[in-house]
Amino acid sequence: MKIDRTVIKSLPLFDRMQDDELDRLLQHASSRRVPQGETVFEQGSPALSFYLLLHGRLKVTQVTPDGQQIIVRVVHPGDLFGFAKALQRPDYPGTAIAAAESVTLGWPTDLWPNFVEHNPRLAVSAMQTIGQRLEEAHMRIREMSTQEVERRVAHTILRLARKAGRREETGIRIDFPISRQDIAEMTGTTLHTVSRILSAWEGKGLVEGGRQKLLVKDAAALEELAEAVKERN
Amino acid sequence: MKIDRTVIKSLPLFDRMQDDELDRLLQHASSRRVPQGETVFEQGSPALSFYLLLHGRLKVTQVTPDGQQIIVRVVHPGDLFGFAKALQRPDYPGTAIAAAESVTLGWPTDLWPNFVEHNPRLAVSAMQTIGQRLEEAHMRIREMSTQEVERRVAHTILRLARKAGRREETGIRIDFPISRQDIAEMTGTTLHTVSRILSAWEGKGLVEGGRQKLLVKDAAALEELAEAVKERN
DNA sequence: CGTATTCTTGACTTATATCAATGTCGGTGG
DNA sequence: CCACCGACATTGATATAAGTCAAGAATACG
Repeated sequence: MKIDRTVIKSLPLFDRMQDDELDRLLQHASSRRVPQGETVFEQGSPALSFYLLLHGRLKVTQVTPDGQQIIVRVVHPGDLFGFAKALQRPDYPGTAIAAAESVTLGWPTDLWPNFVEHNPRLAVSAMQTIGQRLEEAHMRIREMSTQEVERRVAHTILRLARKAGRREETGIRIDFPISRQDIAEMTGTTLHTVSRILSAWEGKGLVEGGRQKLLVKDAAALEELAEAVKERN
Repeated sequence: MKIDRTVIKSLPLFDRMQDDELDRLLQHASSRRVPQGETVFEQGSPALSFYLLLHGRLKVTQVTPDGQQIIVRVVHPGDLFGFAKALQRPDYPGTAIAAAESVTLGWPTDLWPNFVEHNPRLAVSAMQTIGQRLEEAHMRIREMSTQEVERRVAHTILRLARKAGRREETGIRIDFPISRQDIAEMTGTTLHTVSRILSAWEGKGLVEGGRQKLLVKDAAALEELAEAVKERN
């Protein structure tokens, strides 16, 4: 697939890169359109490539030995993903599935050392990404250890609004299809509980739901819910 | 403090390193004895050094904004820790506190680039460590999302036995002082629940408790508990 | 020894899962 | 084009795991 240079140059990761440098980089890359519901790679398969998300939205999931699924993270445009090999893993630890129609850019894994050597900014950025990833994981562990479901859902939705929100007249729209089940898998609860919580919020005018849709109408109030120190009343 | 070469050479990380190379490395390192209960560094303070644990056992904790504490991980001898700067963080994300009397080896953070450049094995090892760290975090998220407390505690204790176990006549001793509260903070529960679970296990002869003590008497049975697919009976 | 941690155990409460039924949306094919 | 089907969502009733509250016992320590 033909690679669109302008899209790439708009990403913070590449905006200050020379044209010839960029060309060298893209030379070995291949672009791919991933329709909604299809996977980029699957848990356990050999890590042959690492990727950059150009467009769309991916969910990275893991399945536990006994068949339960969780969503490890959401990949947003501009994010590097699938660089298992950089962490000395031979295979992908999770499955990357397109939540919305997406476009990825992929490089063969063996190019990674080369990649970072010639592009120190990328090396730094990759490290940063991994560091953030680790922090996010710890944040989630903290939340799951100490907060009740409602607060966790509030946090999760606020993070989504920040990373995948699009302003609309009446609020912030989560800009890709997301189900109650998805939110449950991100917060460690069941779709039933998520549904109840969202219904309650909708009653109070904080959000507006819909089939695979979510609109945050009152982020400030959600923020408050998320931070609220538990108090008896 | 004088640095003991033989201890360092016994670590897998350094065992194949040349003597002169090792000398160069140790030249800038400083060793420190950390009495039980004291900290190596604290959450939020500037990341001036990165460390290697030579001896003892550390707990890395984080405190949430509202004052709850969790144990992020346990540092075992031979582990690198506190390399926040490598992940482009200016400060330590957690507090490292000695669970038992410990000895650390520390280098100034600015030496990190140098460190990895001259020691590719270390660079690889560091990457591996971070990758493992991330995986462990995801494993914990998976566990907290999908498993009941008893199974999580079983998993946690088995991992401790693996990483910090010492064979004894009657079982595997967790080789550093660990309280019920600690286990609770590692599994995302309360010390009460941990206490009840351990009492129950003690009744069945699986473990033997004690003040800040833990002996695993029947690892196989614990394993079974940990893996057990939930079934109604 | 007495004082302070750490641990245990019981009684009670509650958040959240589970079970079950029904409703609603949106795409597909007749 | 509309009816139907499957996926997604809602909502009530009930169960239960685990938290909270409370008291006391055991152990270590100065």
